[in-house]
Amino acid sequence: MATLSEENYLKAIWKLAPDPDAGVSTGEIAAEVKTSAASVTDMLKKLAARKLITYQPYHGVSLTVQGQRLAADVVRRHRLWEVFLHEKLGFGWEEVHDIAEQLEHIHSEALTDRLDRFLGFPKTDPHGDRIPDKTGKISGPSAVPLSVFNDGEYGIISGVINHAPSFLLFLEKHGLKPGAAIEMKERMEFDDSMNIRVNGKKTMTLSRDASSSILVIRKGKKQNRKS
Amino acid sequence: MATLSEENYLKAIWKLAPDPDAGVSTGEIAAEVKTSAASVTDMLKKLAARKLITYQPYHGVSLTVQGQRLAADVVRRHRLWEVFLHEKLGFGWEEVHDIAEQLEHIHSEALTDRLDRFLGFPKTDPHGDRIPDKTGKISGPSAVPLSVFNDGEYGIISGVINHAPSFLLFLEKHGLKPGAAIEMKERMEFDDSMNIRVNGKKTMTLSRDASSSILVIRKGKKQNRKS
DNA sequence: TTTTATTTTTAGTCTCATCTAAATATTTAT
DNA sequence: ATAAATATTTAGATGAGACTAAAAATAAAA
Repeated sequence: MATLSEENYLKAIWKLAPDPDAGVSTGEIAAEVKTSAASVTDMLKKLAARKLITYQPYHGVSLTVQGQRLAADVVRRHRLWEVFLHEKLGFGWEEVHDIAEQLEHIHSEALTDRLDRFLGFPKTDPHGDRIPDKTGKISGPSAVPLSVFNDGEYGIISGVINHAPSFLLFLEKHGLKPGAAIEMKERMEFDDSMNIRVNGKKTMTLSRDASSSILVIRKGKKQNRKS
Repeated sequence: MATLSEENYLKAIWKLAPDPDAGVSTGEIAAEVKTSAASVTDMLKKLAARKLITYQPYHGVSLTVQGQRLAADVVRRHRLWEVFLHEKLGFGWEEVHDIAEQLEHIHSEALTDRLDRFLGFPKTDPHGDRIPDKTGKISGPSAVPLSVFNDGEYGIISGVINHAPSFLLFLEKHGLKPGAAIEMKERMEFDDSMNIRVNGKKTMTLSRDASSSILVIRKGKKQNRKS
């Protein structure tokens, strides 16, 4: 059984590169877990000794199948608890992350399974992130950042990348939640901001930073009447 | 904020002597947290430095008001989670303890409060133990071990002292759960076992060990018809 | 292709919570 | 009341996990 710290490192690596092949650098991990590069090196050695990652000094790491499994378990627990906090206890979606950060380290397979059932086997958490199943697999349609949309494209918000509470409150205020329909009207060349229509109603402007933090499932492209 | 270990020690002291006056010995604590007496001494010094206990070397410790508060918080969280696990997730009352042992260390006042509300502000956990309120206070009628009952006395089971799963399963099997009505028919002098009637129906025999682990709220004494 | 800059690793400390063995206090028994 | 038994505390060590400062390796720039 992995310690709390080990789990946090595994989760960080998973987040940076869920696939067992892609490599992640020491620095990226340090930034993700908010610690020094030296501490990361220490931990990487330990995880490598436990065969949870493959580690080539100076050339980054990647998860082994076993490490991937453990990391996905942590993420699964995290997201299930987020659903619980939001749906059952009524927490706002910007509040659930920090508490789930603690709950994700509770070790009890029976608890995770029963929680999953109690929640009705949810597919995504309140932010739209997909919940790995018992085997660590993630299913469902994959999403792209809204920032890649071309003029006239439309789709459904499936999640967000940036989980900062202030950003989430901004989204909340404008109805930009998972499930909302988005139509990308027009992109401004000079600053990459875009005009969008939300749920067929109000239109608004999103900065490049905002649009690249919103994940959307492509649904098609509205024909331009002028063409 | 107390660490996980500190919380476990505070909880242990609370369990052995909830009142701030009564003293608890190093050895008792060592047995309760399953560690060596030397380790206990180390921790007692730390807790004393933090003014959570008053510690007189060689003469035991007691909780300060502040320590009592923290300990009661841990117990409150533990018992609320037990209710959640039993009532919402369907765990058996003999399974909930170990999981709650982990959940009790989640720090979030908002979470505890909302959980409390979600559960309908329960007064007791599945074992019948009373749940401290937000201020650390415990209310409700106090109970005595069934073993002190005299012939003809009757009462209501309110909880158990021994939480061993095997004992809980034994109680479960005989309907000896919190809320059950018990009448003590007759005590056997030679081994302190007793014959009891459960919920006005079946009668059975309890050993001294069993009857002293069952807590009962006194309701009165049935008049002996022969007298 | 050297030099410079950046990233990563090593070396040496620190705190927390634990341990064992030895020393000291306290309690119990003779 | 003194000796024996028991309980508690001190001393010294260990393993996690983190840190800073210095050394080494890699990447970028001239």
